[in-house]
Amino acid sequence: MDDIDRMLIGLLEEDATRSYAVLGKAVGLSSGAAHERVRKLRERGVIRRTTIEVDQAALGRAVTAYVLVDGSTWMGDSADRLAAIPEIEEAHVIAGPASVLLKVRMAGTVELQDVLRRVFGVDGVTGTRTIVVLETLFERTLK
Amino acid sequence: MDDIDRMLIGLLEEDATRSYAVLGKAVGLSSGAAHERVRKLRERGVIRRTTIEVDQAALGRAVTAYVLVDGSTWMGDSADRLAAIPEIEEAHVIAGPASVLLKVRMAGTVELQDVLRRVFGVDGVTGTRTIVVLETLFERTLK
DNA sequence: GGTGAAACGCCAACCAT
DNA sequence: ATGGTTGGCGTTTCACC
Repeated sequence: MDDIDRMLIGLLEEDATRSYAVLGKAVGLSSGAAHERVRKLRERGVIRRTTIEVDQAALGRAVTAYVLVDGSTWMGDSADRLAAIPEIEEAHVIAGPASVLLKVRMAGTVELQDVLRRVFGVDGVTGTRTIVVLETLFERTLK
Repeated sequence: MDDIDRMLIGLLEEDATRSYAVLGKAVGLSSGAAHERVRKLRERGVIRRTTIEVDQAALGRAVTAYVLVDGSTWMGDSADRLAAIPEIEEAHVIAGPASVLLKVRMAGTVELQDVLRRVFGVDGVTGTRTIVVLETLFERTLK
């Protein structure tokens, strides 16, 4: 993992359709060498996969919210139950004012209410506090 | 935006390296037609870009935290000042117990302290409450 | 909008340096 | 790690439907 690897990752985060010829030129290597480095980054799991970034609002998910979940038991074991709720995009065990923090996305506030109902249905959940996002200033990939 | 478009988006989220021939076969279209649909989805901004998913821990960002920021003024105007802090991955204006919610990632708790210092340096910031992530149960793309 | 085929360009694999 | 070469596949475009 040197600076060239980091440059390659940055370039691919910006645009994963770039050819190895272009990548190589950008970092001062041949296309073959660039290709080999990227292959190893994938192999080692540093690059997990190549994917697309989708405008969620265009898909009808206009509302984003964060939900602080309080639990009476260790909630780490409830990961599967939470994962079964499709509107949950992220779930983290946290240190602080709750047990788990969820990021959820759905069409509107009516659907948000329904998501909260399902979260309450997970074993051990004793309460939730919801933070509704009014405007996303930015969501980006780190350099 | 019909079901075929949604299927194409789902397939590309899973693996954006799939060929148009494969995509077409999966949704029951020719490769040319699949190509045309994806081109239009990009043109309309539904697909923002194709990118890679990176293991942040492998890049030395082992600690994730959420920071609730209190402000004395309308913080939406501070987006540029916040964006200048590279460790901030997301920034949202929220309804609830603070003005802004940040998602931050960095090497360790020492660096977290330094990020908080810089957040305090942004005009209008009167306080912060930090939620440290102990374990990420999942971070995924929505179906 | 979709089809099918043809032309082009890029990737992947090789090897000698 | 380079640079040249080759084969094969995917992308892109086109006339046609």
